[in-house]
Amino acid sequence: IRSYNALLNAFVVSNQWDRVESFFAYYDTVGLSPNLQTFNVLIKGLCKRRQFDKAKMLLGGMPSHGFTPDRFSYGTILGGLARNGLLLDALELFDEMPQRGVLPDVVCYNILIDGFFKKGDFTKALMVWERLLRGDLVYPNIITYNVMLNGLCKCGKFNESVEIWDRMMKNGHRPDSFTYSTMIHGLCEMGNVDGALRIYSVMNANKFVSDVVTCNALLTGFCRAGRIGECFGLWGSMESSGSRNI
RNA sequence: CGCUGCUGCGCUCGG
Repeated sequence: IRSYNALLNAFVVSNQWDRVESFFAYYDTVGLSPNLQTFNVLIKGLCKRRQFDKAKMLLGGMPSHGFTPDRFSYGTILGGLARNGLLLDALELFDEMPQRGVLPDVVCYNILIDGFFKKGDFTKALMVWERLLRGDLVYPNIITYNVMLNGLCKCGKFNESVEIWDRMMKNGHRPDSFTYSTMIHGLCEMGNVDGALRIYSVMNANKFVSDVVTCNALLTGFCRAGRIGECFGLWGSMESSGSRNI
């Protein structure tokens, strides 16, 4: 069943809807019963096609097949709604989850926070963040912090992003490569190339390899700031460290 | 560890 699900998922990922349909029908042909994960893959397929009502109906029909929708089922739909800017629908579903017997986990919070930021709704993003902090069952993880830092930087909220960074460190979350590149890019976009360079040196001090992502962010930052000399300096160091991708 | 949901830069091509 795992192998079948993996292949079904591959068809979903590559938007081969005709094959999704025929391959799912094939489960029955060979006498294989779909499991919870199969349903979650199908839900993802409907979301990718923006058929959210069908996705919700499939989710609602799962109990009749003997399955209870789980965090993945809800997270998939929330993610699909959020990706398409339907954040109020996502929030509504999020709020219904407890009554439906599934408590939102940190991934669900991350999806909503990220979605509201990407829609430019800074206020609602913070509202969900506050709800997360207020709760006693779910706690921010490193991805939550990355999402917050990214959103705050894109809104130009430098001071707030520093607060979040400090909170992250205080709670024992180590920055990962996403954290660093998010901050470097965010600071560059705010015109704070020197701040970005400080993060860059912290990153190197923590033995993170400066990869193509961070270097690209810095290169464009230097260029936009008119600091062409440093641009070429970094470019040269990328060659010597072998991180220059073609 | 093995099938399913969340985060970062740039480039290319489409709308």
